[in-house]
Amino acid sequence: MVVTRFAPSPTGYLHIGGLRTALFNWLFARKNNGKFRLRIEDTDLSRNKQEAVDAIIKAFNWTGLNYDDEVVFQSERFDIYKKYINELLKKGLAYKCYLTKEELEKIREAKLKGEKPPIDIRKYRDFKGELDKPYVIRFKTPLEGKICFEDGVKGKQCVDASEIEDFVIARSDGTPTYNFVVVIDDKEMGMSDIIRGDDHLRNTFKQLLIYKAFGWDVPNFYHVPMIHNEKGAKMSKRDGAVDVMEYKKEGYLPEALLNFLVRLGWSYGDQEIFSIEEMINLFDPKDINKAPSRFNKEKLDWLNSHYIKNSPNERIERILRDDFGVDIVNHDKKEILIDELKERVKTLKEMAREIEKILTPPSEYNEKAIKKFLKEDAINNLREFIEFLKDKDPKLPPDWHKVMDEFLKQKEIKPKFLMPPLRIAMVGDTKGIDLAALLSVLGKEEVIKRVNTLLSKI
RNA sequence: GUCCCCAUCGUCUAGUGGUCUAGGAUACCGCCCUUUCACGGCGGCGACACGGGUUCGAAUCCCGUUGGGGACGCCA
Repeated sequence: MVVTRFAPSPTGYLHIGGLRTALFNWLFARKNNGKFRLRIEDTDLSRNKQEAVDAIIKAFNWTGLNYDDEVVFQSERFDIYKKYINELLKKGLAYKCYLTKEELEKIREAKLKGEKPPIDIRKYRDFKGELDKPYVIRFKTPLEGKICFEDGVKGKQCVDASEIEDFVIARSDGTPTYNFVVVIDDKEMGMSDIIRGDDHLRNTFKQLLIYKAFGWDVPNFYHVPMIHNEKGAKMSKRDGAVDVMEYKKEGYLPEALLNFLVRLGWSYGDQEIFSIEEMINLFDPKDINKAPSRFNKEKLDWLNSHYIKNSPNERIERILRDDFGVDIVNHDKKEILIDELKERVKTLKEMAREIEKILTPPSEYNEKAIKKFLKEDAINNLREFIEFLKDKDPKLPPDWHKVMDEFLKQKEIKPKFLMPPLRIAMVGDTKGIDLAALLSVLGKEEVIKRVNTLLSKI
């Protein structure tokens, strides 16, 4: 059976890059009727795990990704890890290392500078005695030879064993470290395929050695290139929204975000739009690209507008109310309003703003527009138009069209002497949804009121 | 610095030796539609990083250069 997982460290929110990784794993599991599991990598113990899990689950719920079985917390499995560590110790595959933090710091600094470390990190590898000092447990890595594995994305990957130094598997406080517990958990949770960011490529060699030490079969690995920011570097908080839930706040539809993310590093011919079902059917980790990709907001916007256009109005209405505090559930012309707006906005946040602009009488008028369109005759036209309206009763957009046409015909004037001024009276500017729709949404009384307001101000 | 990964329009990508005067999408520009702004339709701009090979033939294979990215923790 195919079993995949998403294994974030608890940072307090779901990162946009993490969502793509989760999506890939989820798609692959669903495609193969397998399992997709969630594991929280909280061996560090320093952060609030519950808050982090809540954040991830909230984001999962929003995007529709669901995980199978219970969530696994590494912080609750220390006894299990200890057992395995002791096993390695007993077999002589791991050892106690008494190097101090200061000594280690010197080694690290030297490595980062490209210099040869002043102290051998394997100093205690063959030390037989016991010291009354704090120690960490290191894994004995082979001194020579090659370590290789077949990566599902990048092909065969090898490294000289000499480059993988004896790494820490248990800290001085006894807690186990990432590269060790990952292997134990992936094994115990029955992982068949591991799709993760290629920042883990290096770690894979260490993990391979642990698998070997226990004589376990190795799962398939797929290292997917990172998503970069628009400048081509690693995404960070400075680049704007890295928290998935920010996209909800900005008025993006989850399916738009997923569609956008699935196309970052993966493609299926020329196809751009993928329903969730299509993604599940068509996704194959073997098709993942080798090159990193950049986050491209314009494309996301385009996808979002596509999905907004194709969303039922009730859904949009609900999001507008729940996420943006714009409640038009009981507005009698809400269908017209949403139908008009969904064709033109890129986000639901934008739609909410537009609705407020329409429903709230203008507090100010665009001066340029007034200068251009509100000449003497136009003002008269407005005055006469509301007079003309008195014994009419237009309701729907076509009614309003008819009324305006009649007026224009009767007065023998061109549309531009009535329509732009009318629009300015309604919303203060010359841009916006179809005028007849706008008038219909506002209703006759409000239309007259707004015209009068404008007339009184000039 | 060392090791590793990567390299097609601004961006996301198609492309696996000949069908490529390199296709799609987005962005941008123009035209049409239209009372306006959008939407939509049509058209345009725009790329195989560079240099060597291999081959009858290279975007596709090999080598190097350059450029970008990642890793180098008692973080994950």
